[in-house]
Amino acid sequence: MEPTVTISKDLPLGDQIAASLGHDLLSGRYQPGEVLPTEMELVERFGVSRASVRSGLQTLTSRGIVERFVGMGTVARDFRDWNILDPMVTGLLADHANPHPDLVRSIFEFRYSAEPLIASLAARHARARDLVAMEDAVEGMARCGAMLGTEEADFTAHDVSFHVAVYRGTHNAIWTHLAHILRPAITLVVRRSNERTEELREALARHRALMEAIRLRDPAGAFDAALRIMQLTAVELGIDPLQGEKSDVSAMLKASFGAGSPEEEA
Amino acid sequence: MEPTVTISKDLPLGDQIAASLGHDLLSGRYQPGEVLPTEMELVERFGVSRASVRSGLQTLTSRGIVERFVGMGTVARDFRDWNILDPMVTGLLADHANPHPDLVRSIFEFRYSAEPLIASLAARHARARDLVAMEDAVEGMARCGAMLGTEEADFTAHDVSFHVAVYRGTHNAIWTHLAHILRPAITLVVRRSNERTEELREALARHRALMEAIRLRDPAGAFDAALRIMQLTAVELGIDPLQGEKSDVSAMLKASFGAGSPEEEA
DNA sequence: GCGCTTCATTTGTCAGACAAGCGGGCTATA
DNA sequence: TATAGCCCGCTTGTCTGACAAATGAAGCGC
Repeated sequence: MEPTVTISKDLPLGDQIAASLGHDLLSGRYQPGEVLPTEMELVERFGVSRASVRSGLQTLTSRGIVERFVGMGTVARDFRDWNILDPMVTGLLADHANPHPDLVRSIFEFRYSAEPLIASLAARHARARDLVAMEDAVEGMARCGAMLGTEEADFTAHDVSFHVAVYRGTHNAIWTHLAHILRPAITLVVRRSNERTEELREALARHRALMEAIRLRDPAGAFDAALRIMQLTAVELGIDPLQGEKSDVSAMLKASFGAGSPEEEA
Repeated sequence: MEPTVTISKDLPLGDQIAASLGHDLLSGRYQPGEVLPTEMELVERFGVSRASVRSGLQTLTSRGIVERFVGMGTVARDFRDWNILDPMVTGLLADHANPHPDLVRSIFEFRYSAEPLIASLAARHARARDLVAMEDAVEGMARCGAMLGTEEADFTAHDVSFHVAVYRGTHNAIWTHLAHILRPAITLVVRRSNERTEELREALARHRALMEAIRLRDPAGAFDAALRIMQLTAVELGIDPLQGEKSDVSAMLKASFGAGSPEEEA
């Protein structure tokens, strides 16, 4: 019996098998709690050895996607148990054609609540190199926006790079790793919000404003600018922002984080 | 040649090998960039088969701890590349006797900046079950505190459970998974801050205050209470809180998130 | 000195086998 | 007939041996 699933030759076999099975799980081919095919059945399906199949299954196990029991087989775990903060998992979700709407909303709500805070932290701790990364990203967005928008994917890539640069600007290991982990997830949200070209100029302007606030070491202004970006994203996604968040938040950081102006340091 | 490292029999061999090598890496036995022993050398050291050794090395690879190249061997990656937001990695760090001070500080700074925000989100979205979890944790802390503090580890466990319950109270998938991922890391910080029994009563009181604010759906009060907890932790850790954060933050959330009192909903 | 070949080394993959644990069916017995 | 115990197949965990592919260093001729 020949393999019924095509497998490339130059990529690690275990990773391809993990990706294929992960896609099947997202598509509903196997329901949570259901028993997946045995190792030997997968050996026949993919036409590889049992060692490679086990490698792929170990990858899925370490991500909390499946659970394995001696004598019982491999069972699919509930989506809530998936290690959603793993780049491979978020990449899987980003590649999938129909990501769960709940997931997109969860990611957006997290970013909506966290990124203003992250921006204010970046305004306090960002160094020159971080500003370079942000500037490169914004210029890339501008270039793609000027090219009549045929390269929408490139605009998204620069958009994501900008947000990652802000995360890194906090100079905190946790926030920085979170950016690395969330990169595919952020791409998922940004891509869906950059489908209309009318708002691209507005998005570009708001990103510039955030960069400028970070450059001027203005935490309150950065908080406000990041919130405006997320509000624009909310409109493009068709999501209501959390209620009660409309009023001016710029005053809040001025009160809590001290004066955001540069002369604070003097 | 007999194995030179003792390996238990009832736990997965790959996990034990990964833990042992991870400990060696943390201890400085192998420096970042250095080439680790070959698979066959590890087979002799641990007295297991090459399949088990490869399983352990794949675990380390998937966590960004090592990198493997055909023909070159296995090289230790820089600590910055470690997937620090993985429970196995944070558990490794928590078990290690001398965790890097930079790491403890990074985790604390993250919590100091994020947990007030998380607390305010929990005040908006927590449901009755989340309050039950918090109440159980606080009562557990009180029980252990009353027992003349012989069971310090239990107090820490309840303390960690409380913070995890707050994360879960946001009812957001990202924050919730972050709690699961950070649990060992939070334990690392909490354990070091609960070494003196004098402040335990004060810590208990501040945790009660946070729980009460969440119960009353008071985001601003929750933000403030969480900040007070982290400030107490800072004192116990001997870390200066971030400068410029001393003034009243309670007003800030009132301005940004709307009135925190329950009648807002009406 | 420089480029090429050759070879040992190391990881990736394959194949076959046995051990350990689980569940279902069978049988003997009360 | 109901139930306890045993047997057997199935599945994953581990072991053993082998070959393929890629890398780096040594040796070689020019």
